[in-house]
Formats: sequence, C-alpha cells, structure tokens
Amino acid sequence: MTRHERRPSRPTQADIARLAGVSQPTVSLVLGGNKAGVALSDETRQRVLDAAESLGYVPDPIARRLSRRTNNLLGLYTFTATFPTDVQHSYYPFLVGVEEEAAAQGYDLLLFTSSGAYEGATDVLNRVRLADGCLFLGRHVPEKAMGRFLDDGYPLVYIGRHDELGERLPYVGADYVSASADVVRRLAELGHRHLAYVREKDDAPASADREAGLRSAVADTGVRADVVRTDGGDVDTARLRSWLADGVTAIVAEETDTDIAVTAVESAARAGGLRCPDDFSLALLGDRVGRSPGLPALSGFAIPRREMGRAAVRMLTGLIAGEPEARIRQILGCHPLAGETVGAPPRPPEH
Amino acid sequence: MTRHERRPSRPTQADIARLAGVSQPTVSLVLGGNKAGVALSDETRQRVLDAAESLGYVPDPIARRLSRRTNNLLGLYTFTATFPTDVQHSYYPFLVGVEEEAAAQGYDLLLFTSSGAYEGATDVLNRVRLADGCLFLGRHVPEKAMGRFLDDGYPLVYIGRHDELGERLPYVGADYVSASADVVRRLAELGHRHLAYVREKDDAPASADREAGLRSAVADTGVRADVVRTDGGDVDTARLRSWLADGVTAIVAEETDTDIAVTAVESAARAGGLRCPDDFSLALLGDRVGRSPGLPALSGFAIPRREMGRAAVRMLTGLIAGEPEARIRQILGCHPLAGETVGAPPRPPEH
DNA sequence: CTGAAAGCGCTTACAG
DNA sequence: CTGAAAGCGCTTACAG
Repeated sequence: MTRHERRPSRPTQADIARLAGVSQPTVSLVLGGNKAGVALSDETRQRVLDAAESLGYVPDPIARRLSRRTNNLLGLYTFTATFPTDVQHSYYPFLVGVEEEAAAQGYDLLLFTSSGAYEGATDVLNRVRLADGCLFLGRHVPEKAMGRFLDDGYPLVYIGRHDELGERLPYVGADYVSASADVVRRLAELGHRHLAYVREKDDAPASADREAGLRSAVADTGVRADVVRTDGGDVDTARLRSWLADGVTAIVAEETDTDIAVTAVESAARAGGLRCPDDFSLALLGDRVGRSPGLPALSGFAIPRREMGRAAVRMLTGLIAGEPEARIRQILGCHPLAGETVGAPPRPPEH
Repeated sequence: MTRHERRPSRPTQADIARLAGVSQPTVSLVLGGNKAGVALSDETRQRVLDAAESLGYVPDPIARRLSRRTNNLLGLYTFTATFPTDVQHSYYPFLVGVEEEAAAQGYDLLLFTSSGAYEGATDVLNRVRLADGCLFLGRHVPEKAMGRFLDDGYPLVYIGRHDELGERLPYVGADYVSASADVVRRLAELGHRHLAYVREKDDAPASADREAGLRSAVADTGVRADVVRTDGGDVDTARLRSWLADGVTAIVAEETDTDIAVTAVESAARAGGLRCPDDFSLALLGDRVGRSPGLPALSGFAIPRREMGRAAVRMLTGLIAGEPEARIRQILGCHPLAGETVGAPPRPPEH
C-alpha cells in the first residue's frame, strides 16, 4: 500500500517474499549471498531465487546504502569547473588516473564543483558527504570546511601538497622542490648566470615548493635570480626587454592551472619578436598539458598527474576502509623535460 | 543506540530534535523550508535552526533520496572510459556542456563506466538507478537494459540519435545527414566526380545517418561514391593508390569516437608520401577534437558537442520533473569546416 | 533452519 | 500550532 502516486515501480524484496511465501528478511539473506552463513534450506533458497527472477528484481542501491552506511561512491571536488572550456586543461590527466583506479576498486565517481556557487558557501562543500570519501583538486584549502571534515572523521585526500592544516590533511603531491632545483641547475650548467623568475601573485604550497627549489639551486650554483610576481597584466615586451638589458639570459616561469606567468612571458616575447632560446631561454617549473598548437615545447619537468590521481584514490579508499593511517602524505617524483626553449645564453650585445 | 561500530558520526535530525526539545519530524519540517505551509511558531523555528547550526547539521542525501525518491544527481554513463588516455578525446566537449548545464540546474554529476566490466552485465548498468536520471554516451544501445529502464519509467537521455528502440528512446543528436550531404556537395562543386567513402565496419545510427546524407548528395550531384568498410587494418598505401588509379579524387571518411577510418587513410597516405589536397582531397564526416599536432586541419563539419551536452541535461531534468514529454527527441545542426585537406581534384596523370 | 523486529535518516500525511 | 506514526527498501542482529 503506497501513499504516493508512483511511477510503475520495480519489484521489491517484499514482493518477492510474498510470491515465495517467506519473510522479506529471508529474501534479503538469500539475495545477499548469505555472507553470515545462516542455515537455509536449498528449497527455500530456490523458491526465493525463482521469484526474484520471475519478477525481474533489481536491488535498490539507495536503500541498500542507507542500511549499509556505505555507497561505493568517491567524490571529486574541483574548485573550478571540472571540465573547463579550454580543452587542454591540466585537470584531465588527474581525472584519467582517478577514474582508472576508482574503477579498479569498484567505486563510482561523483563530481562536485564550486564553480558558479557563491563564495565560501559551506553548504556547497557539504554536498560531498554523499560520497564515502572525497578527493579535492585545487590550489587552496578552505580551512574551516576541511577542518570540520577532518574533525568528523570524513575521509578525504587532496591532490597536491597542502600544509594549511598542519599535518592533518592527507594528500598526494609532486616533488616540485627537487624538480625546480634541477631546472635551475640545468640552466646554470648551460652558462646562465642571471635569471628572472616569474610567478603568480598569490601564495600556495605549490608556489612555495617551486620557489624553495629554485632558491636552493640558486644558492648551490651561485647564479642570480630575480623573483617577479605577476598577475599577467604587468609583464609586457618593454619589461621583458629591460630584463634582458639587465643581463637576464633565462626566464623561469611558474606553472599553475591558469598558467598566467608563462603565458604572459610568451605573449610579451611574441609581441616583441623575441625567440627562445635564441634571444633568451625560457623554462617552465612544470609542463603544459596538451601542447598548444604552434607553440614550441617548453623546457621544464613533467608532473606525474595520472599516477597522482591513482595514488590519491588508493589513499582515499584506504582511509575509507579504516586502514592504519600510515601513508597519509605522499610525494611523487617529477621527470625532466628537455623541450625546445632552453639553450646556451645568447652572446651579449656589442656596446 | 547504534548497533554497528561507527566512525564519529554526523548529527542527524534526531540529534537536533533532542537539543531543541522538539520532535524529529518538526526538525524535518523546519529544515525542509516548510513547503507545505504548516503553521510553526517563529520561536520553535529559531530553536531548531540554532540547534542545527550549532551541531553543524548536514542532511543525509541518501536518506533524503530514499524517502523523497530524488537526490539531485544526474548519472553519466559511458561505455568506454570517460577519461581515455589519449587526451584529445571527443567526449570532452560533451562533458563541458553536461557539467555546465547540470551545475546551472543544481545537479551534481555521477560518473559511471562499463569499461573494465564484463560484457552485457546488466548489474553494471543498474548502478545508474542511484541517480535521478541518466545520460548515456555511446555508439550503441544495450537494448534489453534500456528497454527495462524505459518500462520502469526511469528517466534517461542518449547523447546521439538512436532508433534501436523505435521511438521510445529520448535523445539529443546532431544532424549528420545534412552535414554529410553538404560535404559531398562541396566536393562535387570543386569538380570531384568519383569518391571513396571509408567507414567503420559496424553499424550504428551515427553511421547510417552519415551514409544516408552521403547517398542523397551522391544522387543529387551524380558523383560516384564507392563505400568501403574498414576495421583500420585493411586500408594501406597500396589500396589507397589503387583507388586513385581508378579515378578516385577525394576520400570521405566517417568520424567516430575511435576515428579508425580517417586514421587509416592518413597513415596510408603518409606512408605513401601522398599529400592532401595535392594528391587527393580528404574530408571527414565530422571533426577532430583537439587537432593532433603536426596534422593538417581536416575539412568536414563541426558537431555541436557542448550544446548537445547542455540540451541533453535540459531534456533529462525535464523528464525527471515529469514535464509533458514533448521534445523527447532533438537534432541539432552542425556547421561546415573548411579545413585544409580539400581542394580541386588533381590533374589526371598523363598516359 | 526461519521469522519477527529494529534500525539506517529522512519525508509526509494525519491526529490532536 | 505540534507530536506521533508510517513509510521509503534494504541489512543485520536476535529470537524461536
């Protein structure tokens, strides 16, 4: 006897029970494979199975999940659109890894985005609780909401190193520190003595790690590096030329999901008719996903995004399973990309 | 008093009720916005809201779904991986549109894949019932499962035209028929009189529509078109040369998500040192998402994937809302792509 | 060996 | 104006 008007509805365990002449819990037992090992006559079992078959029974995942308190859903939260319109977006390789590993572990993926949502809305973030656990992808950490998740014991993993919550936040990061230092060392070996480092204005662990690596290599090699923070608009051809006039022979750019820094340098160079590595060397602290047609391959390093995605899923499912929280933070190595934009320093102009 | 061992768990309406000194259903009423317009004292309302706030209450989407029979989740089912490793995959633009419109309508996206799952497993498909409705993306229709969904009144929409279930399957397709006819007409206008049409071996509505368009234009213009079915392996340089020797001046290739046909032709041409449009014209019945670096832009037509994604979401949410099932099938127009691979026919070789 | 009960966390008539 | 009840469709102890 239902109370709502309902669409032609699927058979339930109750229907099967009625048809087989047993109780509904018995149906659940039989169809659940009887994991508890309860004694069941073969005859009853068969009657139930036949009834289920004849009715075309399909278990309702919602009800099952309510009683079992787990739903085999992994959330993926991106603070910008998961599928941005610039097709070559750097999230994609993470998604490849996340999907692969989630499928391998029998989880489905639930996509959440705060894009378009009002700022700081914790309700938006709370939607993720629908999933058994959630992956987060973004340059920053909304500390209040994440703190609450952690307090509640809600399983979550960040993709990207984050120390905003001290040691509490589980993450899978990449070794930007060593990889960035290597880039500078390669430039030093080629003979560059004076670099400009162009980075985004805002701070994030991903920025701090790159700059730390750069600084350590600068200290090791004795090259000079001027750090320039930009929001994109303030790097133009004139500025680029003034750096070169000051003796800068190589420009190192931070890589971020928006790639503001490197894009600004490239535009300024193109506008000024400057070419890499003839006029100056250009290195990226990272890589560009899906090279833009017409642009040369940037020298830099490859971030193991796919493997990071996989590792993050493994960490998350481990947390969900309540495994001993050993490897709660993980850093994967990057590998160098030779590219086409780095070479020996240009000969200084004659005076 | 719970019976299972539980992680530190979130507050429920029962907890709020206890704290506010009201019944649990009253809490539900207050938090649900009291749509029924039940009388409620402001004081009670406020006590409940305060208690919810102080406990950090978040409704359980699963429980809500069980009683409300809806959960603001839209499924997206892909029969291959949603994020294939070849970065430039044609699903991406669909996903952009789907995400945009889903976000605009307040739905989250639930990703399902049958990739890796055993063939024909209906259980795999049944997972989608967790969502309020589901989008399907794929060349083929598993008729039995889809028929059952339709019988049950489960809301679903295919992206791509499909008539495997007669008129029953809701879809958003693209007008491959007209667009394909236009491609042939443009070739005819350039002077081509003999084409080879290279298509996949297996049949699907997307194939049938392209071929229908091709044939209608062939009939109109009086050009000749030889239809060749390929699985990729059987189109090589020798075969390509023999077509040209027979007087074929333009090759038209079917576009599919795997792009077997066009890839085979391109490889054969490259291997034989043949160039387009100098040695022959090459047109695609569709477009290539994210042009492969180094390959020329193919002549063909653009499929409005993003808009198809958006339209499919709108159709699906309409179905979920039980709107009069008027626009249950929708075909969007494509627009021509000039590209670089089509030109006038080469001069016939001297004999 | 099998049935009846309680519970998962909500919503929605229905009494008072 | 508010509370108690029933129900969504399952699972899992617990009695017999």
